[in-house]
Amino acid sequence: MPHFSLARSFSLSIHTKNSRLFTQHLPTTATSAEKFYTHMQKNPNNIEKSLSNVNAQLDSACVNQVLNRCFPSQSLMGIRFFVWAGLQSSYRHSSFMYDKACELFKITLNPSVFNDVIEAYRKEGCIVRVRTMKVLLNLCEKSGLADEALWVLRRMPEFNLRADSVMYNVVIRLFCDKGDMVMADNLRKEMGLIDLYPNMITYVLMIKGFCIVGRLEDACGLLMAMRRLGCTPNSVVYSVLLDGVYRLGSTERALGLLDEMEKDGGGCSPNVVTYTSVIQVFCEKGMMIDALGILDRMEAYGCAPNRVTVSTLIKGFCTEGKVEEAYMLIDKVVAGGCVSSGECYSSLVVELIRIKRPKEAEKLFREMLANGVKPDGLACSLMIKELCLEGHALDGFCLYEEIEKIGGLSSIDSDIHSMLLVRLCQESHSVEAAKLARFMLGKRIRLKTSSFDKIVEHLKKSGNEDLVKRFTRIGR
DNA sequence: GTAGGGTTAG
Repeated sequence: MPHFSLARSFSLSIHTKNSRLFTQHLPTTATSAEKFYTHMQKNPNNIEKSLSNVNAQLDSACVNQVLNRCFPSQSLMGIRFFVWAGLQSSYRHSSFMYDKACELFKITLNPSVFNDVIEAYRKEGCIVRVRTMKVLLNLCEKSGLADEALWVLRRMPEFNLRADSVMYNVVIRLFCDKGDMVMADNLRKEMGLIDLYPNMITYVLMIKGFCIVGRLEDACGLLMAMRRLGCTPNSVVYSVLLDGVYRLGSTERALGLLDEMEKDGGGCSPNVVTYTSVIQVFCEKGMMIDALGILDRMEAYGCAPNRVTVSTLIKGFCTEGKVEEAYMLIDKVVAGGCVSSGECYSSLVVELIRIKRPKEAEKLFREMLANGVKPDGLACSLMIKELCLEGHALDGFCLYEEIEKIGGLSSIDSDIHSMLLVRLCQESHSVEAAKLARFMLGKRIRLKTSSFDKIVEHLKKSGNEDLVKRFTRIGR
């Protein structure tokens, strides 16, 4: 039957792909993933009940492999495995794994999976714990599904489970992000009714949400309400409110709030984030004098600016085309000793590229290298990328070698390496391409999948078959 | 839970 053979060859191709990965890089996890998968195939009913009897090591590579085996024909089983894995004491899903699961099973496009999973638990009489629901809720959160998250919360009583405030906060955050402050506020009120008091995190989320939708009075009202309820607002709460008040255009009121915070001197004194967000608002409005005023003000208050503060100001000056003033600012800040010249000039390089002044960026970048000032990873990456895009891959490679000399290569990722290598190939700089390829192999930096074929073709043509073999060996 | 330069990997 054509249909059958198609399905078979499809599942076979997934199998082969994974097996290749296993044998090349992850020989031990391959066995684990195989064990879990085979076990689920043999025990399709209430898989959770016996999965813990499988004698296999659980880690992220293994979970990833099992998910890939289950996709696409056994997605429900895959998600159930994912949830089960998240409950094991020996293992915890990283945020990356949640992303992986959401992406693989296309949860945003199939939000009904939550219903399917919970229905399956109910029908098969599975043991469902609060943690089970938390894993499902985290999947909703990663996929940005507010309604489904609320739905998961609502199904808990059926299993005699009670949500905690962390779970409520997850759902509240989703509704705040959606701009549905009516639902968010209802949930906050509901917490109080079931003896789950909203905490500092709840208030931060709510106040931020109210500010974003322009409901300033409600945001301020919450500040009063939390005080009344004995939850004393801290610097974070104040900073969020201050930022919102500012963004909504009430400059005077915002500065009044900042005054209040400074005078309080207690748990809600302004910190570097508070001041930086005020500076950011001034910068966005092109009010650079006022932004600098806040910098002086924070220093007078004894709060040291950091990398973010300075890069915000540099960005502001560059956007206004006032590059000279950015240099003056850097001189001042570096003399103050809180932020290194490497960090400051790196920010300037990044901003010069952003405002399309790549020549100045390159000049500054070269000066940094000549003076032993180490550019950060972003500055290096963007500088090399910019040169590649301009068709100056050879210059990019020279810079690359300079960066290596001062030990700054560790923060350049494989994408930039692949891009530089592709461009060197395209511009026919075979000697440099081979040199970069050898360097990458030495550091076990893989080629990006999308550039693999192009690079391999060029390396073959230029007589570097040995390099091709080595790249093939370390995989894509 | 607040500012946050670009993308991606586990």
